Amino acid sequence: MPAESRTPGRRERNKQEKLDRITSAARELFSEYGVDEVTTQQIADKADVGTGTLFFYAKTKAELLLLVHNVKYAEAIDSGVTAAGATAGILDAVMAIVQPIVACNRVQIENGRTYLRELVFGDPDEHHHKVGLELTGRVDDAIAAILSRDGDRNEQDAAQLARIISAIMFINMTATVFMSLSDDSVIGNIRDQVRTLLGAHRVGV
Amino acid sequence: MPAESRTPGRRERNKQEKLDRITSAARELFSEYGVDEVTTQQIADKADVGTGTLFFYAKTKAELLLLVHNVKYAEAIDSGVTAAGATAGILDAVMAIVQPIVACNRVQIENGRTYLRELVFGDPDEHHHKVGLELTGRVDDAIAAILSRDGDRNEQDAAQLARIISAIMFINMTATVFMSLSDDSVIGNIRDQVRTLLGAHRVGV
DNA sequence: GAATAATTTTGAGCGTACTCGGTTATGAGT
DNA sequence: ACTCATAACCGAGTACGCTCAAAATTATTC
Repeated sequence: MPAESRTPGRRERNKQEKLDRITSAARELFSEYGVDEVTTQQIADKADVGTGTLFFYAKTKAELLLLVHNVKYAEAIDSGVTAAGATAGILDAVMAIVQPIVACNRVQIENGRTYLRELVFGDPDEHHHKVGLELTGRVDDAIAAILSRDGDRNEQDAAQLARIISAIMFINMTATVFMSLSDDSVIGNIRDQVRTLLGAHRVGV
Repeated sequence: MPAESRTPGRRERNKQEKLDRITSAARELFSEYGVDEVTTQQIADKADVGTGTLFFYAKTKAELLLLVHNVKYAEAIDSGVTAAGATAGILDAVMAIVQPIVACNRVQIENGRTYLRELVFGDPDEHHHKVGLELTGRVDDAIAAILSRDGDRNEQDAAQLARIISAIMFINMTATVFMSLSDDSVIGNIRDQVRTLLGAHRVGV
């Protein structure tokens, strides 16, 4: 059958299809019940595979969350980068990046916190973990680019300030103290801290 | 027996003695093998109590680590605060606080990381968790006090900058990327970031 | 197309943190 | 002294993430 030249074989297709089922099952269960309330057994059942198969596709439950959440996170970053490009002020542009990320991570607070926890404390050798770290790298780069709009600032400082802003975001999205706050309050807190960081207070504002 | 007026009863004493045994057992096992390599059963055995009893005194394994590590952390903070008091420059004084904390948390890197993880993601209603959060509060206050030495800086900014410095410390002590670094490298990284932070809006350095 | 190799699938089983119902020790009331 | 309520203690049992050795499926070779 040379007509179907680009069929990568049944095995490959089955594998992809199975991964899709697992991904969907995990996404739906996680977003409906929260990662802690879902067992790997439930995911396996919903995906209609054995538990062994589940862990053949994702080495840990955490990897499953990363796999699912990375997609949403990437979308949030893209929309933020786009918005930042159309924003004049440096602080406002930074916040244009921050805002969708915070929103994304707080759609389901428990999942968002767990995602960030795994990103920092999980095994960096796992595939989806690496992908997640690349995403945070993109955020750092995007923020550094914005800060570099200020001609007085050298690139090295911009990169370092970007990392600091990421740290500020992380703490404000994870610390239990902030769990009961509204999204707007969290964003407000981050904005205040970034403003202080950038030294806006000296000029006036 | 009115002579021993302040004896709080056998029950109280037994309880205290048992808690001591548990604390010692946990401390020794954790520091020798690392928190992940020690089972709660081993701790119970070494303390010579049943597992049920163990969890009567500490609600989770994480609480056990907090219980043990809070003591060391408190010592590190005290020594840092003392050293900072005798240090002239603001950056140097801040680093005098940072240095012993980093050292303490990296005596056994796995335990230090887990400690910080639980501090951020654990149940804030548990007793030892609260104690731990108070300690980080003390660090923030101490740093804020140092920053306030600069007469130009108002207290609100000092407090906020202190929180940012804590965030910088946290990331540098927890992120997997930094696990393979030496203590000095980590401290150097933190110093660079704090310098950038404090100098972000200034012209020179 | 048979034989062989490679990959994928599976669920019973394991280790471990933690629970729970029953038991025992302690001290207050009389 | 005796009773009784309460606090402390215990370990068998549970839940759940994850492993592993064997089985099933797919690819490859001759």
